[in-house]
Amino acid sequence: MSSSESVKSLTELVQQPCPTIETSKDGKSQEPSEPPASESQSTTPLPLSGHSALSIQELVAMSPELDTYGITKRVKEVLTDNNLGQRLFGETILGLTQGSVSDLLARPKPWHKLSLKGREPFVRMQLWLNDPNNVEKLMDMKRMEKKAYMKRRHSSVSDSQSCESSSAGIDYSQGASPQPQHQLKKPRVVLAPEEKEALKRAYQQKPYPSPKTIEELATQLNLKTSTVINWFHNYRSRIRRELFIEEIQAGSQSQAGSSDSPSARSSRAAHSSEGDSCDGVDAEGPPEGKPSGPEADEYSNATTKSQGGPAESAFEAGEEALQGARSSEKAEPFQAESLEDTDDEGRLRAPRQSSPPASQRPGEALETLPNSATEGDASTSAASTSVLTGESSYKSKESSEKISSVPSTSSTPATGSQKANSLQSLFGFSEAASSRNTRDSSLRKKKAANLNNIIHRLEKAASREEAVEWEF
DNA sequence: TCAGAGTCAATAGC
DNA sequence: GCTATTGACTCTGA
Repeated sequence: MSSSESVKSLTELVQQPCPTIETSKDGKSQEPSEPPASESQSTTPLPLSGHSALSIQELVAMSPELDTYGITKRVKEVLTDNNLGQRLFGETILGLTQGSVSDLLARPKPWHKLSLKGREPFVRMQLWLNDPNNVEKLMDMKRMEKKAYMKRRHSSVSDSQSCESSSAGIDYSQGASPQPQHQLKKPRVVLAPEEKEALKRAYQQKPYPSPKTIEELATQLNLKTSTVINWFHNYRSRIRRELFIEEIQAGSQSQAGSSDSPSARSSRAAHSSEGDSCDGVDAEGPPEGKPSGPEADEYSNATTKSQGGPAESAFEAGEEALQGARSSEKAEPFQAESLEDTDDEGRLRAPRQSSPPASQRPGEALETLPNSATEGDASTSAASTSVLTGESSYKSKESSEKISSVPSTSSTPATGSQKANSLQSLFGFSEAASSRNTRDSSLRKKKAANLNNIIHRLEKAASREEAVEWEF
């Protein structure tokens, strides 16, 4: 009961969009159109002051699996249909900036991949979508913003006109507050295409470069090491996201007709041949990690249809890297330390390397192999090859998480059936998929167990630097 | 300490 | 003016 109440209150809160802006309509103050500068930091635009903030967190924690792709799709439609901007929506409903909203809408991560914090915007979106009046309210706000803007504009024009006579006024106003900040601000680094290419090539060689490699890269490209580090972080993370979305899209296409419901997706994920295929989460991995087998097709679907974004090059990278690593070419200066260097810090161990972006833990990396491993020698050896070569067999964490994605749905703190029901009705969620997936997941667990064994041995071998013996 | 997740905010492109 | 991209940053967990 408490949950449904909190849900209600939340919904209500969401329904009365942004107090800040509402207040702004009265006092044509600066707030409405000034948000970017000052608002962004402390604002949680959504009327989440005090206890209500807790409510949404509770709600997020308790919420069943949401169809992030479906939600964003609908939000996009609504925004487009009503000519509402991402900025307004983001700042008033989600408490995010335009760029973040754009990113979220364009590349929603699957629910089970999201942290609690990451789920929050989706819960907000869902709540917002639940009440059609919210659209109207947002449109009202837009109108008011416009009015306020016009008012201010007029007033500022007249002000400046009056002040123009006294030039000092202008100078002071400019130098007043914004100036000092500008001086402190670092200019944004914009990497040249060649630099990006070089970094991508380096990434192909080593998605997790050692500090030494980073140094070299930075030197060669004349960049700061922090820039190189950031680039790798960002690239890995974005590659991953690209793959998430491709996975989802591929899934929804193959599910033709069936909605984008979470259940549909999670069942897809649970079906070994398909689900794991998506584990192509790792951009580069698949090419090596899954040379054959049913997933290959899907993987290729996902990869080949990449629209030339960073993911694409990463995919190509995977293939190249595989070949490149085998021939241990030294084309790139920074390739020199290639694989051995993986261990040079004692951090970048082979298993991780083998499943770069997606997998953090060695075990996870190989858990994804279940399919391939049980499907045939070729794939098994391919997997080990990828480990040996230190190349990215990207499929990894993704699949293992998918395996757990079903339980994870229910593993959310939401345990009380009443809560669950109310939430389900709130979110329009169906858990039918869960039961459907259990059989598959048990099979997969067996496979995973098998692989864990292999992984364990691999890790041992890795620690003893007996890579050569990694073939099983 | 490192990597991932999430986000901001500058900027490019339409 | 809007959206997409992306370098940088903060926070968190291992």
